[in-house]
Amino acid sequence: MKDPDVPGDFVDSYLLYLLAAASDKASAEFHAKVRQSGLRVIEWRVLAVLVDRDGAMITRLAEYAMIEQSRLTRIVAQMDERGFVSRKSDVDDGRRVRVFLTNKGRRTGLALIEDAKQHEDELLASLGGQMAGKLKPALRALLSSLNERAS
Amino acid sequence: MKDPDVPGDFVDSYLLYLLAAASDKASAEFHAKVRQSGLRVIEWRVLAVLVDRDGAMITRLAEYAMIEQSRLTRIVAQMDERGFVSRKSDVDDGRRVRVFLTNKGRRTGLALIEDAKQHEDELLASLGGQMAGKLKPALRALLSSLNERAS
DNA sequence: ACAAACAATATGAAATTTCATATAATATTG
DNA sequence: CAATATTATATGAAATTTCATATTGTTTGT
Repeated sequence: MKDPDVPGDFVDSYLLYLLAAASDKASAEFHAKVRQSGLRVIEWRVLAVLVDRDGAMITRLAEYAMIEQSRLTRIVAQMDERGFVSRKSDVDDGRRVRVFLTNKGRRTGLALIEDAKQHEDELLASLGGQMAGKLKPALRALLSSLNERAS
Repeated sequence: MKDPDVPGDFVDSYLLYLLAAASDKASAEFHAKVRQSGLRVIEWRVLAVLVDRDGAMITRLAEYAMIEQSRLTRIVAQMDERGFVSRKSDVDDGRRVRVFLTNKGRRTGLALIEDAKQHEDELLASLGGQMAGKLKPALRALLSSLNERAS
């Protein structure tokens, strides 16, 4: 005679759920700040990646930012219209479209990166030094293990 | 004179990016399996949560599964039409809609949970015991730290 | 140099998501 | 107990996303 109101325990201990929940909830705080600055979260992702890799082609940008290609094409088009980025077709390979930050885009991106760093510092501080030191290494290890598996 | 082709290093060391990337990439493998079974990823999430918390009301389900309420309402409606769940309004509070797994829904959910567990075992195995042991505790610590902050 | 294969991006159309708000039921207050 | 506030869910309409595929440019093989 089992009690249907006592929750089971699969989800709460499932790695992929913990990862999704951690990502969602940790990001939620900062994403509020992103929206306040007039950007959608997905656009912040694009800006952040571009600050690191200005002039990347659409396909690479899509990989780095984990955005499906045709979706990114439309997002970049909008960001272009709003003056955050500009697009130039590659001189050596006319199929490629390279995406560059405008001054406005770079300013916006750099400012948000500063906020992001500060937010991260706060997060890690409230997490406490012990765990804070282990989190990134664990995530990096997971990512590189996933890369191994993929290849 | 800086070289614009050398990527910067913000994103690659940014905690929220590592979390998103880890979640995305770790999930990608399993999500392929979910789609093969004829479900969307978001529907698998609903099923998995329901296996643990059958009969939850829409709002709670939305919280647990991290899905916006009006979106979940429509997803549940579809899953009802396809015979995975049924909806009953709560006897004590007519505003509430409680969502229950059908037999088909439970069968599907339980089968996928088995697959998910196996996949997780593989993931952790290829990650290696050292890191594998640290990952979940680190994520749990982050989640509970985030809950503290929120309250 | 030509044809076939491939690669990068764009686009149409259907489906889904989002946001604000309507609707309905319950709880609270005076 | 009536009036008001609050809570839970649903829904319209606009915006975004998805999926398949078209388009355009490049590479490869002969």
